[in-house]
Amino acid sequence: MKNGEQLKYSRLADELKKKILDGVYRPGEKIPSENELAADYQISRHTVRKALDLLTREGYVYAEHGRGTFCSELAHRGKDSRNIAVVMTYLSDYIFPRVIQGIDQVLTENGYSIILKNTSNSRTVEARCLEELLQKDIEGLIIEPSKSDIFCKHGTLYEKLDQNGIPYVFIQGCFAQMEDKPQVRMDDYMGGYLVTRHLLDLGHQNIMGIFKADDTQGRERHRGYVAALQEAGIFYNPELVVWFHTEDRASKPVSAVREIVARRKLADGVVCYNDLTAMKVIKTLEEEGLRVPDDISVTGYDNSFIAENFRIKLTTIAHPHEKLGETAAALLLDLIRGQSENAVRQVVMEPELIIRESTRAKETEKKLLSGQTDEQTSERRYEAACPMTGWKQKGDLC
Amino acid sequence: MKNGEQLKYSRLADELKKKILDGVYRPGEKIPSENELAADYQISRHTVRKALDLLTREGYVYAEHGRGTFCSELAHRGKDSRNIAVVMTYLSDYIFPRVIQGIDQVLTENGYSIILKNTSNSRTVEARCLEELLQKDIEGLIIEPSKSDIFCKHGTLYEKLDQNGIPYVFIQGCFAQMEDKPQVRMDDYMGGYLVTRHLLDLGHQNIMGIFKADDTQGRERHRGYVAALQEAGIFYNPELVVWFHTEDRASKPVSAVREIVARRKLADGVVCYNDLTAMKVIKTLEEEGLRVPDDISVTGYDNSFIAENFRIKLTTIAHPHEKLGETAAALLLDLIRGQSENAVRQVVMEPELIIRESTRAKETEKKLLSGQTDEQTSERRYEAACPMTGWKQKGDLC
DNA sequence: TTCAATTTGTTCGTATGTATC
DNA sequence: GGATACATACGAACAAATTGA
Repeated sequence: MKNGEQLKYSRLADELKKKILDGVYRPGEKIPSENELAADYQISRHTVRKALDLLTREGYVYAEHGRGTFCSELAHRGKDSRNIAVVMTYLSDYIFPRVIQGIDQVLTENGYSIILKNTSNSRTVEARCLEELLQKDIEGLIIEPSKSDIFCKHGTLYEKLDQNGIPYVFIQGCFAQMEDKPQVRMDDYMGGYLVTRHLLDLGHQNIMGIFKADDTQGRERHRGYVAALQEAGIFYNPELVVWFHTEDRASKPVSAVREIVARRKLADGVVCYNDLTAMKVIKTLEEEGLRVPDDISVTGYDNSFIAENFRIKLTTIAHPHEKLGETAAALLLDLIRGQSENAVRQVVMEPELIIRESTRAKETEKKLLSGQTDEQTSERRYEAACPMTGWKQKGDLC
Repeated sequence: MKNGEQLKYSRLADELKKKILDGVYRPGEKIPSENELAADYQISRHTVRKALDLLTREGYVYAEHGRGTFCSELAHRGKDSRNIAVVMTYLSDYIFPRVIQGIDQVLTENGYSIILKNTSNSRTVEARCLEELLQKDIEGLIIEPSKSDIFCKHGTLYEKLDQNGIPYVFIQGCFAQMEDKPQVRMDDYMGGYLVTRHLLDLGHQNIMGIFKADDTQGRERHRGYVAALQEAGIFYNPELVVWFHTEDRASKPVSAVREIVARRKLADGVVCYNDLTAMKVIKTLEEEGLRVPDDISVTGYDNSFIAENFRIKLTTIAHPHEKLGETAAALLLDLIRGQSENAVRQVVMEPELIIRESTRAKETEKKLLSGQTDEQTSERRYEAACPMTGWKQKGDLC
């Protein structure tokens, strides 16, 4: 080329792109016709077409036969993959399938598809997933952070998402330094309060707490546990509180329960991190010769399949399951469509106490509670409220 | 266009594409130069270039300045999206999460991602999914057909997949007219045989069968049930066989059991389509005053969470769960990499009988079976074999 | 190393078809 | 119907890269 710098068509393409990005041509507006551009830039119409071809493929403009060439809407610019990435800690365990189900339902209704990733709750894998997804054509991201209580080292990856204009929504929990980002989660503080308060109301005084140390949920549920004890004027006994991690989640709760039973600690109730933990705890207690709920009450959390179908049906906290996924998907769609300027960006879902068979009033209290038989099989639900936060009450408990 | 059919450049593009797919031009081979093509097809070089531009963008060819235009390697052809579509009937129910987990594990290891779709077991939704996926950039497809026993009307969609060179693998079942396509499934015939044979070995003679009518699994399990009865020389009693459909899956098994109990039919065993059905059947039987397994034995199928954790642990058939997904994913990767010419294209996984608490020998038989206590809680596993197919035997049953 | 032939890449000019207003 | 604008097509020329004599 005589022109030392650049080819004519790509020079034109660059100039037009710049004008579009600078707002000289507004989205939806008609840009000059091929012949006009050819005259303006003193090049052939064929060359103009080649430049416009580039811009069309890159999504900056679109042509309509007989009408003209138009500047694309911001939304269409670049991506129209209609793919949303969903990054979860686990796929098959427990409650996640139903959350994914909820996400899928809303996204499918809106013509989007899910690209599914799982991190096995590993920070390293999560980073690798995000890098991989940045290479792909995604319009948004729903992510359940792994080990959400540990400091997030890969904030740069989220910055890249921001730079690329890819909105994201956290579910379940979120990194401390991302607290202002869009997210959907349960009020785990309230949930922890509710189960503990329930045990207190049944007359229990020495309540064990078993929590997961490396995520927000565990910390929040523990806070609720503490608040309920404080409210009841009961001394917080660190010896009755067990913290476990992802790595020792299989062994720690079991060994801790055994130890406490062996030491003849006077526990008459156990608040568990979730239903899975509760099931393990109950099995362990029974192996140690204790009966649930006769000798000791145990609560779960999440109202998972286990809670309803385990031999001893679990008193637990209802997890929104599908609803959580649906809400997160709807929020993300709002963000994608740019309707989030003044809309809600954070949703906290209210927990609900479900009373089943794993908890029972202490013998000394039974006389006081009238009208309740031990043989109740039908479950009872309460949306109770914590007086400390001033929520309105539903149900007759609390 | 005067030419009623097609534009010249897209006609040339199609012809070249066909020659490439037919192997006239081998991967890496040089195709005729632009001038040669222009002369051959009696069109201008410009038009040839437009056609080649299309093929380049679709990944069929690549040009090298001064050297020529070359046929792409198979691997590079078209896609490098690294996306695999996974179409399931249900996402959150039952065993599917674990199958997806297995698929995800293998695909992630190989740098692929899952695009997840669910059909709610509806044929219409399945067609819509496939159309949507054809628009996207997918390198392969794993699909669990919905209502697999009903004739497949949308074979054209699968033809399109073939045309685009997108390989697909069926899991669980497959349409009758697609029997020669790559697939991974359980030997449901053998599974049905094993549970029925188990009940017969326990001394049961009047065995109900409850099967799903609108999928391959149900039909095959029924065939196994029939084979076991025949082998034992027992008359096939149609009154003891119940067929239900997706639509009435919640009500039909329950009402059928009630009816049979009400008519005082002499059933002493029930072969159920799956664990979920078995759980419902057991609950219904107990409501009707029968004890399981004392009065009547019930078998499940799939070895799902229910089987292990229901109040009465279910005798069932082990479902490969993750393994099924892993196998399907591995097969699909082979197909994508073109290593399937002489490799296995169909995998049938062997079922395994797991004996738990929902089946027990009839009183009259108990004396004959020595060394077995009624109180056994530890489960026993058998890979039994059907003499009719000549499989080798494992375990001590059969 | 040079040079000519081949091949793709860029650009211009022109003509015609067809959709929109 | 006429003007405008994009879509298809042909012909020609030159530039730049590669290859092999």
